[in-house]
Amino acid sequence: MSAPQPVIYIVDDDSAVLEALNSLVRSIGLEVVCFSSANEFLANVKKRAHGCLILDVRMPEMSGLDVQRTLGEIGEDIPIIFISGHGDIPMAVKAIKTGAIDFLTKPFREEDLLSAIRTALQQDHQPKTSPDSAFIADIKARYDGLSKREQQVLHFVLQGHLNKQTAQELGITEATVKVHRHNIMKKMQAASLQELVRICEKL
Amino acid sequence: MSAPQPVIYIVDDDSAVLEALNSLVRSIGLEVVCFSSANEFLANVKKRAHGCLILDVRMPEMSGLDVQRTLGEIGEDIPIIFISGHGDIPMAVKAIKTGAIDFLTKPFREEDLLSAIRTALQQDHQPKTSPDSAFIADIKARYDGLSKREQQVLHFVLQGHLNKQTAQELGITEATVKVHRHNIMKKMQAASLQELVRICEKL
DNA sequence: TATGAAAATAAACCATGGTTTAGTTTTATA
DNA sequence: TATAAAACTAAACCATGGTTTATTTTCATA
Repeated sequence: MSAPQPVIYIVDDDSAVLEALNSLVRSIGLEVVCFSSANEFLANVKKRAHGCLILDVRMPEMSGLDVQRTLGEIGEDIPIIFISGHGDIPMAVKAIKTGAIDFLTKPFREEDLLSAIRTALQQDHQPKTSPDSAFIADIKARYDGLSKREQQVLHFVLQGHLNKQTAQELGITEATVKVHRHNIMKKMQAASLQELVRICEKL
Repeated sequence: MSAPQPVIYIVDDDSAVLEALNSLVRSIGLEVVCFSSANEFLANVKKRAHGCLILDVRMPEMSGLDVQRTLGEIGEDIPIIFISGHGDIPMAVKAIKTGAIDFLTKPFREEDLLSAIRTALQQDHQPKTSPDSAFIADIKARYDGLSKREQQVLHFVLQGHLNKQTAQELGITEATVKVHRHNIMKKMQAASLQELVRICEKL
């Protein structure tokens, strides 16, 4: 299977600038999709490809920073490169602190934009490093499926207590602890004590 | 034992500004140490207290960004708040991307500076959350202290294999595996199998 | 209240792991 | 090469954990 072709999304209300950026990015062989308004882009972002977003700061209706905030709210963490004609320092600081890749002021050197794009594309490769949340939720569900007594026993087991000790501390016999432990293994879907420890480390 | 009192270091070549910042920060009850040049500060940074640095961007000899770079090179990660009278956007972007807490332009609202200081002090508390590197190195040293055979056995143990299985796969008797396992526990300084698994998770 | 399901308890028996002791092989070094 | 230290191997014995079966208790609900 081949690597997905990255797409550079460009949003600017000035059609001349839009076309210029389009040409520049295409000239280095990257696929480009243009939008002349923020809303137009936001309506399509859900089905976006791997890539990054080049965003004008000052636009009617919705500013670039607004777009950035909106994307954050819907959990869309596409890397953003801001382009600004009239931006000020607080604006740039805010954009970067919020996670933008770069904040370029017009006129900028072509090399600066291309460098920012390279950085952005690298960053958008990362998300695959933490696909855990669903898995974690599953583990928690298993834990919640344990009875109170089983949860207590599990805590002692994880701390390395012997069944004998656990029994004494809970005021029950060792035999009972063994059964609880057996049920814990089944409910937590652990094939070995080693696996049980690793599973529970994620809680 | 009491929490260490944070110290706000201020570096600005303009004595009027320096004094004004000094008064402002002291007014909220924080300890301040002033420097009128970058070199003066750098000469004393090694023995710094918990706190943060308020740094003028434009100074003779060495700019604020130069100071930031120098601090990075010597591994000193004190949080930095930049104050700028004549800064431009690329400068601010670079400062923030390099890790500065904020980049304020004169004149700024007092509240903005105080807010930045709060953030900075919080960040300088953090280093204690990942004191791991030394610990990790220690773990690795323990692992390296295992003999080849012991490392092999350990891998099987971590995978949850029974001693019986491990013995067969290594072509030795179960009794021998048990002894290796015993030595592994000693060398890895694990009091229980549970602890062993957790220790090795960090490798 | 009657009742069935789930939880908690326990004992007997079996399997597995841990500890001790000891012999052999390998490796580094005087 | 001779020698000591470390690694590897093994067996016997003991302790611990796991599995099965069964009884009692708790709890929701018909």
